[in-house]
Amino acid sequence: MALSHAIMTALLEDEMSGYELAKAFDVTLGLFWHASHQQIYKELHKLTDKGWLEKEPVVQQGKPDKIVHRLTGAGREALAEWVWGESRMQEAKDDLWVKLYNLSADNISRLSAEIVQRREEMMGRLYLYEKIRRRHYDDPESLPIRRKGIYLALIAGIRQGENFLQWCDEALEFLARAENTATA
Amino acid sequence: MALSHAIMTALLEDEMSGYELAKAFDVTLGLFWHASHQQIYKELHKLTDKGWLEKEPVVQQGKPDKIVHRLTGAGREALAEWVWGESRMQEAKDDLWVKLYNLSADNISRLSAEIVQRREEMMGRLYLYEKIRRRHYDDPESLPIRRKGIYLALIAGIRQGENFLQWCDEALEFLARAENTATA
DNA sequence: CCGAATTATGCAATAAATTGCATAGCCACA
DNA sequence: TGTGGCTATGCAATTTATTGCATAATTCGG
Repeated sequence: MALSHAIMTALLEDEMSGYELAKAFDVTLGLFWHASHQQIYKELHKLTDKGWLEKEPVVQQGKPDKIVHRLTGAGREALAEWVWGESRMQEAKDDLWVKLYNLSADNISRLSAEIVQRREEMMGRLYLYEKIRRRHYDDPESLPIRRKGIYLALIAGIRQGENFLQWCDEALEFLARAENTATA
Repeated sequence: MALSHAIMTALLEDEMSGYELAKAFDVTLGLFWHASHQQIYKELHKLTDKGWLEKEPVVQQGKPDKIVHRLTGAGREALAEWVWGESRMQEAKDDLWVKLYNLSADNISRLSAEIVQRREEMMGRLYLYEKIRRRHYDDPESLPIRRKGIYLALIAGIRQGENFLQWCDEALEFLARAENTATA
């Protein structure tokens, strides 16, 4: 159960509402994680029941009221313990790879188009994360310890993304050649 | 529902039993996918019920009997249709990234050890996949179309892995420096 | 003959994630 | 006044994945 710990991690420094968490996820953890608001609200209830979070209603003007969530001492402890524990490497499990195993003369242009689409999506993400890196992580050696960890995760994501872009380019060229020889 | 399509993909050329599928998954799709035998057997039943697979008991000598599964015409069609359809990019969702967001003086050596462990695991996988690449995909331009797709997936996985190894090395150095300055 | 390893298949309970639906406050614009 | 968009929270149903358990045939070494 890692989503719960991702949520607690996001709450380490700031208290947040479910809605804010959903957004924060896309921004700060977006290269690694996406969670729907439904999932987040459900998890927030569970964590509150366990005593790892506490909630507080906040009245807002100009917007509907919200409920902010804050890490408790027990939550902090549980999180630290989880960090210490074992974890397993996760596979990509992306449909794209399975689809490529089905490459044929029929679908080659379709799959090429899909790679183009993925490339564009990744470009957008990278643009965002590269901006974050330059703004807030430009001098990694002088960051406080926790930010150093975030930095490492960030560059892992950025490099993975750049690597993917490069693969897309080469794959598209390769597929174009394959398409030509097939129809020649 | 991609596992079902991954299974059908594995059955494109060979008929296989659930047990064999579980193994084949680790070998041929291992960089992208892992599925437990329980999941695979369940999925095989579903696919057979849908008429996308047919099964046949096979008596073996020296081993317990098995039940092999074969793609039907309807299965082939459904698979081709799925390949044509939309798909979304999947995030990594690996605990390691979340853990790094929790880096502290307390856990820095623990997390370093975990990265060392990951590095080793990835080395093992890469060794296997690099061997496959050299043996069967050494001359990608002359492969038949379907094998070209597999080749692209394979090099995507290999590069991702190599990229990860490099990140591990740099991260470990960075963490070592951080640990020294923290205790200095 | 016994135990361990390998081959082979499966059920049940739980957890996690997706999809669809529902509600409601507030703002801006026409 | 109504419509659309953003903010905000949630339920319910279904699908997908994990974990633990259970069974059984066969081989091989001790």
